[in-house]
Amino acid sequence: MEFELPIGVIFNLDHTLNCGQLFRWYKKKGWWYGVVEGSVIKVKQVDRKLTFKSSTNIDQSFLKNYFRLDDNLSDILSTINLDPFMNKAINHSTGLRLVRQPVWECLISYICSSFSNIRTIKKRIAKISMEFGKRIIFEGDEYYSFPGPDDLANSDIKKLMNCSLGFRIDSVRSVSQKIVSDKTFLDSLMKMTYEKAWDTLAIGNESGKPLRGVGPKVADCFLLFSLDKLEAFPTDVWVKRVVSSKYSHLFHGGFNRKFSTNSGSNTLSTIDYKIISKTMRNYFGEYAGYAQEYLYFYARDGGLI
DNA sequence: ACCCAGGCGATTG
DNA sequence: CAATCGCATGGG
Repeated sequence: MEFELPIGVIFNLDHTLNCGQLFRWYKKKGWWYGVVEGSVIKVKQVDRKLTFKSSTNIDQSFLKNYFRLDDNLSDILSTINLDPFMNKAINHSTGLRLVRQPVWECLISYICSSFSNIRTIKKRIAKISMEFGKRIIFEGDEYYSFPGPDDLANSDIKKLMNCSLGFRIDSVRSVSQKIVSDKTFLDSLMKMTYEKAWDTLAIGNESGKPLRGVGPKVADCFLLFSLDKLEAFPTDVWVKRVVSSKYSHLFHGGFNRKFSTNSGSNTLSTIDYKIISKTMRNYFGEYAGYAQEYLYFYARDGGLI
């Protein structure tokens, strides 16, 4: 099946799937292959035409929702294009869109992402899917869906230990059990404001403790990538580098000194994380999350050199 | 061998 | 509050 992008809708599939927000897509012979909500999907873009096929007959509205084609990207880019560096980041990967990721999978994926790198994270997610997901045959090849919360909550610990989770294993189990026992938790997050949802996840509130393995950064990724909180500005080591080298003028001198000397793999304290995140949200506005994603991708592709 | 990667949690002062 | 540290894993 195929569809044309309407005139004026900018979208670049390669940039979108390459930028590091997703862990389940790979490219082979011009086609992108991924597993989304139990469907194997292959998709490619030629100019304005998107061609796709899936193991379950998904329709184009599914992809339009997944790839956030409902976002007015031109408008968004014009609101965040506020300085020369951001302009370069945009030109480096115009057409990059955030993806509306499945909620549960996104949460576990980013718990698995901490203190790691994309290549390793992808392997971890693939192993979890292979151990606990459903096998799907598509065009003669084997794929595995991402397992549900109950598949992981009371899973065989030995099988979980095959997934190279390392110290993240307790978090994955604990969060799975939490989601199984509190069916309304994820829905309730979706209805909260960004700040409330962030606090609930990373800090905890009157009605519960925060989720194990979910801190300031993982919470922001989760909120941005699957709960439609486009103002979230996840700050990892790369984004921190961008901020300290290109946006230090937005901060007080004292704070600047702290977070630039606090270099390397050192962790930001929660309070420092909040200062950075709030400052960048104030600067870029309601679409700070888009700004973050362009900056992140550009920095990783050598934009800071 | 050493350093780094889409950080978090626990412990101390 | 703040500053440290350990945490598993895999690749360069």
